[in-house]
Amino acid sequence: MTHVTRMLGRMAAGAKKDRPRLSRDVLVTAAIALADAEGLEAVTVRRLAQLQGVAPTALYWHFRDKEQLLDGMAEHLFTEVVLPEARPDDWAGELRDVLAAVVAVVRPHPEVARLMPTRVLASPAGLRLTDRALGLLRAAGLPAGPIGGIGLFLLSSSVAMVAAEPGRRLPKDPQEREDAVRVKHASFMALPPRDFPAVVAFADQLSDCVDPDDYYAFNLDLLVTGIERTAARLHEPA
Amino acid sequence: MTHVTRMLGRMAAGAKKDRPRLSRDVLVTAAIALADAEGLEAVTVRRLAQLQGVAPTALYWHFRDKEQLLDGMAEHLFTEVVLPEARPDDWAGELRDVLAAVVAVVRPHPEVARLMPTRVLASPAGLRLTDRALGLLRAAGLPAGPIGGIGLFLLSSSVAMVAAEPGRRLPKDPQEREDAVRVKHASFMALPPRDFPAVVAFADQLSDCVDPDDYYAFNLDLLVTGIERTAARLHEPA
DNA sequence: ACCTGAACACCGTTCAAGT
DNA sequence: ACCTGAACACCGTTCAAGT
Repeated sequence: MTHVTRMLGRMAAGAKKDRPRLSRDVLVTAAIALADAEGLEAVTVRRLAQLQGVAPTALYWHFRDKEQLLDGMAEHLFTEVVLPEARPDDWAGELRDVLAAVVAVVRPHPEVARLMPTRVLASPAGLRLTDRALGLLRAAGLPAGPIGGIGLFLLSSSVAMVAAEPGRRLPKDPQEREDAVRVKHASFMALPPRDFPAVVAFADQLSDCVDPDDYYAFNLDLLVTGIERTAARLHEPA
Repeated sequence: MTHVTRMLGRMAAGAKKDRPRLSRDVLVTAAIALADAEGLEAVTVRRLAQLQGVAPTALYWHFRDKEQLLDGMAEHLFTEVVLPEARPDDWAGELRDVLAAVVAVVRPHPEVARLMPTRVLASPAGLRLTDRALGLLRAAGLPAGPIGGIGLFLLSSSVAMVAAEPGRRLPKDPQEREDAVRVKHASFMALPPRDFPAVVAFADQLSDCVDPDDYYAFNLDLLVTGIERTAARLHEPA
């Protein structure tokens, strides 16, 4: 933890005067790094201030309250999503690109992902993504009524996919990680196969993500295919 | 807030001796009610103790720490899901029933929903749901490799659907709610239509859930249809 | 404009002690 | 077995004051 502090902070030994000026962005970035390293609950006003070599109350010049700091963390990741180029006559492919772009940015930050499903509409960056998604759903020919809710769900579930990735939050040290996975695996294998046949059968997949790329590819396809099929059914009704 | 306290607690005026004995279940239920009424951040060890007319440290007889209390809240909702009966020769319909059963239980508790995507595998009740879902995916004929990750995602995104419902966390008082919705709607309409054409077009749907039942029905169909189509493609390849 | 210092109410948790 | 009381380290936030 001292070791982590040294990596995240910037005050090795009393370099107190020449502190690079504070800013919203510096604080948000540091908060995300802190969440990545030690989890969301380690992100406290006082801890963050200490890492910047500043009084806790200094943060309140840049944020109205802690909630706004958390909003800023979510917004920052939404901002970093690079929107794919348009694909005329292939709304499904483009939609997949949009969701994949979101996943690509969020994947390295599974802890921050937990903040995002409820904040899609809370920033211009999130709205930009929402707008793109809704436009594509309209292009798909879906009925106008449910489009808003569907678009919101697509973005939310894409980030939820990251938060729910099996094996997220396991120790990153390979040694410790292996041990933790084994313990988890054993706990599944200890279940009565009579009551949990499938959990026992797929214990390895639930203990850790066997192939993360496959996990994301398959589930993104699932979402896009669902939209595609629903749209297709509108044109060739039962 | 005093008013809420009176409803959630059980000490109107000094009824101190005849306090119905504490238990894990009583505490978990009270915690869920508190989250429903005032949000997840209102759920503190001390607040909960006060509502039960008990010393804060009393909770530590029943829970190792606060994390375990939160685990208990998520577990409690998973426990309340009533599994649908089997549908031989209709795995898709049965899968939809399972996910719908989860949604039905979680819908009244959107705040608690935020705890659940990361806790699907953390309790027997969650594992029971997972087992059922995985069994159905196997019945669908999906390749074994990604089934674990898909099942986990289906359950996670079902509860994420609740957490992301547009208009969640709005005041329940109809008067206040209407005001809040109007403000939200206006903020969307104030966006430049050049940059946010779709958000402007669907502003009403994003401000509040026009028809919650439709929201859930459509998005659940989306998930199930996605699985169905993917499975079908395996039998009639390109 | 940007930050400090003191102060306040509240938080999770421990541990020894009571019944 | 179940709960209290005292104590500790930490938390978010306010406000007046400094530069």
